[in-house]
Amino acid sequence: MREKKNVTFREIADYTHFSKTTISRYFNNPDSLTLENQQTIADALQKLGYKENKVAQILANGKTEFIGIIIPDLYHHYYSEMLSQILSTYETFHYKFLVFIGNKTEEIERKYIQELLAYKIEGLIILSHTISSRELASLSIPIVTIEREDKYVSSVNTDNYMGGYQAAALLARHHCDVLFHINAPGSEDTPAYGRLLGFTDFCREQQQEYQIFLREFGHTYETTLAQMQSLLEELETHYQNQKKGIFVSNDTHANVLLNLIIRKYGTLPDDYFLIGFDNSPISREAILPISTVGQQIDKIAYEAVQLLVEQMNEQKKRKPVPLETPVHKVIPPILFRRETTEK
Amino acid sequence: MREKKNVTFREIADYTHFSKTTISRYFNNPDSLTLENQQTIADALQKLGYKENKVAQILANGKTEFIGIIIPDLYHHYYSEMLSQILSTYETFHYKFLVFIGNKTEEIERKYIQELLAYKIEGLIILSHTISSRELASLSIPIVTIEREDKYVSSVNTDNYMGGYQAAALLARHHCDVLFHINAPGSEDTPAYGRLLGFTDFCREQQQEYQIFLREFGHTYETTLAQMQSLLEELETHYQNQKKGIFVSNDTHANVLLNLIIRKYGTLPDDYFLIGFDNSPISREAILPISTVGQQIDKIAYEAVQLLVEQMNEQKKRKPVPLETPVHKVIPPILFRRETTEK
DNA sequence: TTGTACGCGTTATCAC
DNA sequence: GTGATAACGCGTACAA
Repeated sequence: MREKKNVTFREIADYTHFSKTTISRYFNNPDSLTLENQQTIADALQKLGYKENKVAQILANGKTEFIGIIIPDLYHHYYSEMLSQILSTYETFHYKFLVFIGNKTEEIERKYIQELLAYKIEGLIILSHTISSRELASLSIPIVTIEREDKYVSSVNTDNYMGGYQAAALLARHHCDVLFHINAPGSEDTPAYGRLLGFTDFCREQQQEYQIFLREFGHTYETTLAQMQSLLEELETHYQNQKKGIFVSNDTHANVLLNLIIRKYGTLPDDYFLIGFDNSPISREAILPISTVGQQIDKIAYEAVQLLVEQMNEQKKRKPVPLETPVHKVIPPILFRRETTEK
Repeated sequence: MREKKNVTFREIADYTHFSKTTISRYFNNPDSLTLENQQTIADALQKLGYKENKVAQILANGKTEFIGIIIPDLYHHYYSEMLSQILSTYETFHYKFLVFIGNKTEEIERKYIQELLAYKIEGLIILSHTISSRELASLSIPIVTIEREDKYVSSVNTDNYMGGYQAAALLARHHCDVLFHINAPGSEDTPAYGRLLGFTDFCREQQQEYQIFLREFGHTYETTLAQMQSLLEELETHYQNQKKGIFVSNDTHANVLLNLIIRKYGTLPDDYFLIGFDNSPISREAILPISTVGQQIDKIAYEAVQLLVEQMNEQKKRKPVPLETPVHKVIPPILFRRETTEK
C-alpha cells in the first residue's frame, strides 16, 4: 500500500513535537537550532521519508529558479550544443530550464512566452529570431539573447566580425587570387552579418579582390545541394585558372560544396581553398577535414546564463535597479586550420 | 512605475464586485456564469492585465503538467532529434518538460531525479543508461524509457532486430561473399543489442558467411578514427578479393569508415557495400550518401509521451490502477538505400 | 448562478 | 532557540 501522500512539515512537526516553523528553520537556517534538535529532525525526516516540495516553496517565497528558453530547433548542431551547454550550467547556478522550440510564428512564440511567465520564470534566454528585441524588452523580465537581433536587450554573441576577418586573412595568406564569401541573405542587424562585414573589410584593407554570393539555400539538403551546384558552376566558369579562397558561412554548406568539388575532381584541386564556420562535427568528419571558424559555444552559454543570473539577482533586491542600457557581451571565435586550407 | 505586483483573483474580484470563486469559475467552468458576467470579467482581466499563475494552480490542485527528462547528451543527432520531437509534443499534450543532461554517475542522476520529484513532475522519460530499470520502477511515478534497458519499466524502442535483419538482407541481396557487423561491445539487455541479433539470425538462416567486430571506439573522433583504421586494415588483409558487405552500428562510424576507404581508393570500390544505422544527417551529407537503417524518431517520441500521458492520467483517478506489467512498444525502422549499396 | 471557508505546503514576521 | 500566525494565489466542497 503506497498512496502515502507526501510527507509535510506538519507531520514532521507532529512527530518531533516541534512546530512547522522549526522544521522550516532546519532547512533554511539550521544553525539556529541546537545540534541535538537538528539530529532529532534529521532522524524524523529519514524515518518518515520526507521529500521537499519546490512548488510550495515557490508560492511562499516567489523564487522558482526557472529560466525559460526559446530555441529555433535542435537540428543544427550549433543549437543543440548551445542548449546542452546552457543546461549544463545547472551544476553552477542551480537554475532549471523550461525549453520551447520556437521560430514558428510570432503568435505561437508569444503563447510560449505567456506560458513561461505563468510558471513564474525568473529570466528568459532567447535564441529564436521571431520576436523583435523591442517587444522582448517590454516584458520587463531579465532577458538575454544569443546570436540574434539584440538592440533593446542584453545579449551574448560570437565576434562574427573577427571571424569573418580571420577567415579572409587565412585565405589571403595562401595567396588566393580572389576571395569569395558564400552566405544567405540576412538582415544587417543580426550578429551573423558581422561575418560578411569582417570579410569585406579585410579584403578592402588589403586591396584583395573578392566577391560575395548571397543565396537562399533553403532548409533541406536537396535545396542546398542544388544552389551550391549552380554556385560552383558559376565559380568555375568565371574564375577558372584562378586561385579561389572560399569562406562559407557555415560548415554544413561548406561540406556540401567540398563534396561537390571532390566528386568532380576526386580531390580538392590546388586552386581551391575552403573555410567554414561553426566548428560543427561535420567539419571534422568530412572527407577532408574542413578549416573553420569555431564558436566557443560553452563560453557563450555560460556567459549568457551568468549575465541573466546577475540581472535576476538584481530583481530580487528590495529596490531593483534594472540595467539602464542592455549589455552586449562578445566572445572571440577560434580558428581551426585543417586540410581544406593547409594542404 | 511598474512594480505593480501580479494581479490576482482577489483584485479582479474587488474590481468586478464578484467573489474570487466566481473569477476562478470564469476560467475553469465559464458556462456556469451568464454571458454578461463573463464579459464583465473578461473586460476586467483585460483592463487590469491579469496573468495566470501556474504555481498557485499547482499547489491548489496538484497538477504540474511537468514531465522530467534525463538524456545522456545532445551531441549525438539521435538524442537532440529525440529531445526536439519530445518537446514538440507540447502542441498535442500541453505538458512542459524539465530536462537534465545525465549519463554521468548514478549519484548525480539520482540527485537530478530528486530535484525533478521536488518539482512534482507527473512523469519521467529516461534515455540515459545510468540507473537500472529496477531502481526506476521503485520510484512509483509513471516512467517511460527510450532505447535502453527496460525490464521493469515501460518503454518505446526501435525494432532493432528488424533493423539488423534488414541491413543484412540488403547486403546479401548484392551477393556479398562475407557480411560484417561493426559494433561496440554492449550489454545484451539493451535494445541496441537487437541489431546484432537480427544481423546474425539472418546470416545463419541464409547460411551466409559473416563476422562480428566488437570494438571500443571511444567518444572522440580521434579514437574512432584510429579504431576504424585498424579495423579496415584487418578487413583488407583477411578478405581481399572478396565482396564485403559491412553493417556499421551507427552512421557516424559508417562515415568514418567510408572516408577511410575513399581516401584510400578515391572511390568506393566495387567489392565494398556499406550500410549504417540512424539516418542521421551525416548519412546524407557524406561524400557518398550512405545507406542506413533509419529510426522513426518522431514516432518514438510521440509514442513515449503518449504512453506516459496514459499512465499519468491513470494516476489522477481516484483509484489508480498502476500497470501490472510494463508496456514495451516497438517501432519499426525504415531502410534508406543510398549510394553505398546501390551503385 | 454566486459566495463562504478552507486547504495546498512552504516561508516570513512577529512574539516569547 | 522556538512557536503562533499570517501570507502566497488558486481550487473546491458546501452553502445559499
